[in-house]
Amino acid sequence: MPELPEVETVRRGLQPVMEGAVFTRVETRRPDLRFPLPENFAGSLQGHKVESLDRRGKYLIAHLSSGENLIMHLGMSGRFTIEETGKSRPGGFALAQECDPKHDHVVFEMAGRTTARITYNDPRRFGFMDIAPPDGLETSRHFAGMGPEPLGNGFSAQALKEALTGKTAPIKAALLDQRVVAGLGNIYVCEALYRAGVSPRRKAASVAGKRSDRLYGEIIAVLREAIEAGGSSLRDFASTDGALGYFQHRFDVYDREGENCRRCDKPVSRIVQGGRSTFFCAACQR
DNA sequence: AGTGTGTCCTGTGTGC
DNA sequence: TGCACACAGGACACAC
Repeated sequence: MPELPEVETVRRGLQPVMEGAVFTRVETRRPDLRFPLPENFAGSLQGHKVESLDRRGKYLIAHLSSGENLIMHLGMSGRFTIEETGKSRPGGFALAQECDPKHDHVVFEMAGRTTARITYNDPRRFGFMDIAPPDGLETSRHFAGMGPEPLGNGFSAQALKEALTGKTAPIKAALLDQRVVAGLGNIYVCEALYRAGVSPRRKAASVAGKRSDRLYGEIIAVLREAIEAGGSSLRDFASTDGALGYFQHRFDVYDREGENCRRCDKPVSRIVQGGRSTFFCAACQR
């Protein structure tokens, strides 16, 4: 579930307690998530400061004062919960988290302007964490070959067109490919294709000219809108459950099989592509 | 090289 | 009520 907008929302939630703060204690409650945690994971973090917390695609990256980089991926069920331990009463993002200690896998205790306990919870354990050496980010297996940030300078209608050239795979599969563009997942690919009026079954290379221009615009737009929605949900976290990772969002086609298309009123279809559900309107996506 | 499929993992929902 | 099973899906390994 966490795609670029959700990960960006999580980043913005963690930033105030992580940036400028030092890892005072790191607890790993199991040796692995999706992959084994790196050797000396806790030791690589403890005593070091987070200089900045960035995002690349669906990854969070904490740049450490040691020069190393903490890489975090939420998989599909990963969440962070923040408790501001320095306050007598919970505030900020602190919260009545729904208690699920069974899946609390990693705990960061941070000391900065305030002290906080950040807990990583991940029932399905599809998430993972890794440490990349100084100057080893771009060449790490996670980022080598990754496509441009959709909301960054490297992505444009022209760049999209070039990435799709020659591809015989369906446009749906091409957009899920992180080498084409970073950060899109099943939900936002479905939504962007719907908004652009492009059939998910169309061969990627056939999405050219006006179609790819429109698709480019809708990818950007749907991500921006979702980030904005995440931002507003962040402001409500103090009064809700405090878990960073998900927010309510209204989708046009995703998970709306059989419901009416908001454009033409025909029922939304679901097909399976590459083992994944694709939701779309067969009437208005061509 | 590009494309497609299976795997990981476990909570949730559905049908018998 | 209880059980079996499909499903969710990001990244990756592997086959063709």
